[in-house]
Amino acid sequence: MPELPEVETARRGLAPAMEGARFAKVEVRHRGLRWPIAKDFEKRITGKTVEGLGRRAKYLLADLSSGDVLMMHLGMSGSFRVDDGQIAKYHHEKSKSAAHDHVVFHMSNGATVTFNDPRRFGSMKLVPRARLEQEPLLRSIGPEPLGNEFDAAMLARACAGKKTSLKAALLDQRVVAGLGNIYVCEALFRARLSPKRQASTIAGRNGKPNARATALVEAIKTVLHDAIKAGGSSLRDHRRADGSLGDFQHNFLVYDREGAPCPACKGKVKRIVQTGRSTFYCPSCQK
DNA sequence: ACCTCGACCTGCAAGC
DNA sequence: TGCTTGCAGGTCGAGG
Repeated sequence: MPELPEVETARRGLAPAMEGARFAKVEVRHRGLRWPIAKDFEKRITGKTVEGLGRRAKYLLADLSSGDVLMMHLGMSGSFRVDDGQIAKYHHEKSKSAAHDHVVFHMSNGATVTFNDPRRFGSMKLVPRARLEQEPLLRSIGPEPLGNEFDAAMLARACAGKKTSLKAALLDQRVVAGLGNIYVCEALFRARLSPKRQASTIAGRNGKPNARATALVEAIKTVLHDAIKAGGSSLRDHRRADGSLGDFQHNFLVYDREGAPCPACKGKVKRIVQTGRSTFYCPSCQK
């Protein structure tokens, strides 16, 4: 479950199980995530209390009583599952993916939080809170798209002078945080902008925002809000932390809809490849 | 400094 | 029924 709406949905699902609770026991069954989980990981968090669970871009950030922040990224295929102890057995029997349960947090309140990630592109890392500002993984990440400070002027400034496509620019986490392949495609369609357009064309001379930048910011905020409200998107068998499915995949207008009629003009949705990744768009609506 | 591309992994669906 | 191929919600780091 990896773009901003899915990570935010995960955060909201995990918060009741983790906030205010201690790590009673921590099991690391596979250390080989994107980066190896440090040897002292279990020792450093066992017995510590989760004071708060936040999110920055696609990272979950758990504030611990030790002064560390636990940074967690879901990669392409990561997900969290919360079992309250009563239904744990039921879930275990239903789930054939237990083979990829790499990290299990047994919380002091009886909840079990399991990180599952078949492809292991996800990551977990401890960083002292005081050093979070300098953390290389977070340092160059751009503005939160749902924050008040993210507006057309900011997006235009970030895109000014960029020779790349608008699609590639929006996927760049330094330009804006949290967007991925789905929501970039969906936002561009809603803003009626071509993914192939040069990124700099949403800024006027001297980096001032134009109408395209305004429409794009509006589209990004709307699609992310709507997706969060729907509990994110569930592709394949992905689930929310409580086991339920997200719903936003039913609201895709272009993503994964190659050949389907464009919801606006009834032309055909096209699939192209940009910087190695699929882009879905309507060539007649999006200019 | 910018940009593209390969690499990291597993699983699944489509094609032969 | 297999086997092969291509594709998948990310992003770091090497190389042009």
